[in-house]
Amino acid sequence: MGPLRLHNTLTKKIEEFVPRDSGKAALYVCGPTVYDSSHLGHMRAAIAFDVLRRYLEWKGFQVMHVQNLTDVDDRIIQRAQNEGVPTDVVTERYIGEYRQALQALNILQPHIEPRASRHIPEMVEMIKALIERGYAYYAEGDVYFDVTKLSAYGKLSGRVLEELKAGARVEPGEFKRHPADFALWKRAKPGEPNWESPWGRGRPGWHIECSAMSLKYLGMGFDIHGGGDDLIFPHHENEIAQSEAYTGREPFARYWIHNAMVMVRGEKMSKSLHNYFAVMDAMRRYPADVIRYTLASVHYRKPIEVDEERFVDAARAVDRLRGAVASADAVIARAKSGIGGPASQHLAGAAQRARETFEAAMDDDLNTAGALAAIFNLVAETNRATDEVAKGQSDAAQLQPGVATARATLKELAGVIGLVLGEAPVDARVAERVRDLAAALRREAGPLFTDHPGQNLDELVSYILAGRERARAKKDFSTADRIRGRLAEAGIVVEDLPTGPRWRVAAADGLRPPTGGADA
RNA sequence: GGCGGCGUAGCCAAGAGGCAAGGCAGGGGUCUGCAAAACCCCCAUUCCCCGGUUCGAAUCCGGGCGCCGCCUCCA
Repeated sequence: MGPLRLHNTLTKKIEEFVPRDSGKAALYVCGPTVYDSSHLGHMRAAIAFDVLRRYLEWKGFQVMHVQNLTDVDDRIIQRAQNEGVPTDVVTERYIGEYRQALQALNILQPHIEPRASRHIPEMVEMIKALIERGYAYYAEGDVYFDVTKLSAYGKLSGRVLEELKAGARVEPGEFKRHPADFALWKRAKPGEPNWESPWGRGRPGWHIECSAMSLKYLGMGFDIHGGGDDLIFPHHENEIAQSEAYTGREPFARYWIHNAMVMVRGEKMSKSLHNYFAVMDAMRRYPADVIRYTLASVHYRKPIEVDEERFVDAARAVDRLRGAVASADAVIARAKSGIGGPASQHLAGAAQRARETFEAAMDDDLNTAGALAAIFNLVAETNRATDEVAKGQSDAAQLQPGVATARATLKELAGVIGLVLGEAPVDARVAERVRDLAAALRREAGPLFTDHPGQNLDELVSYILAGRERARAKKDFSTADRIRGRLAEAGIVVEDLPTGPRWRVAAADGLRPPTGGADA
């Protein structure tokens, strides 16, 4: 297969990915400032780079993934002061939430998650060197980077210093020589966290942390630097300026990858616009696969509009994916051993084609939409095969090897996108509703339900279904249909197959949540 | 105003010179006690508009129109 090609913001072109060290990929991603709960926008970034990482690994690269956590920041200080607690109470809380969200969404943990507050000495060293080399200057307890000293300033974002001069604003209390100069070090204000430095007590500016930490863990000229496209200017521009001035070399990073924003009703999702979907809110309503599918269904460099309908569509699509895996499982369970045959070979061939199409799409700047199409084509092939077995037109044993291959390929390729395609994780409320339903049915329809229902969801549903089968055996279809309807209300979908009833937790339908979506 | 991007069926979305992937929704059929799922068939002569280049354009060029992001903290 061909090489991976990625869009590089630095050149605005799609380029072949050639790492600094053959076979390895050093990846640095800008993480969140932990001053508040994360929203879907943060997850889009995390997921975009999780897919990149998984794909690099799938292609055989040995990936070193570093993602920072910004825990020194004005908004954190402000929040802590509002709550009357130390800043680390605030940062610990939101770091915890963030990690929990990542884990829930099946996002691989970065190998290193450096925090700004723990890398002050590294930043101080860098700032000292920048002053010595004439790229930074001291003013009234602050230290600023002098953008006029670097002819290449603006190369990432396409900014021109002259134009920046007009637009940039200087806050009162700042002592910049040029409006586009940015703070490397800020003198301490009363009541703020601060550290000792050659310039007096203070704290680092925002941009310097990513330079210091990426250089520390990945070294100059590392492979990929990523983040949201709203970070291109000024954050990433400034990182480049500092790092290249500091080392006297370029490039700081070889490829700059930026994900586009999540939109709500035509506007960027953000805290300040109050139009965000809190991650935990979305997670309560939709399984991780559904959220990941939604975000993967659009190319990472294109803004994605999210609304309720979109998640519902995604939930149905995920159900189709899961259904194919379940049908394959049924065939595999039925055939003790596979003897194979032409149909089996045909399916195995389809799996191979899907793999190739998938890879070609992903190689093309991570075209996840195209990659999903390849997966769905294999789903259709798999369903055709399992459908024949279900209808008795084909022998399970003769299809078994191909079905097993297709199933494994489905899981593997979907796994690169981060989709699990397992049983939907059980919402606690679903289990609760099913338990209530079992109890209610026992009361209402005694003869059908005599023994004790079990405890876990599996046992409870089996118990209800067994009672329903007794009704069906007596041709009491109105009772059977009523039970099926009530299970659906509880979030369980029942399908009567020739081999008996099959059930699954609904991915979306029947799970209309009480909480609202966007709060705007 | 400067920089960047987007506009493809009812909705979502790939495709970037060779004749429109995929998902959701919809219509018809098979299967089913009924449903659901699955399967089969149908669903864009056309890709915001107008010119141009070409044997050939959704794809390239020119000009419009509409929308979005960044230029301030932001994933």
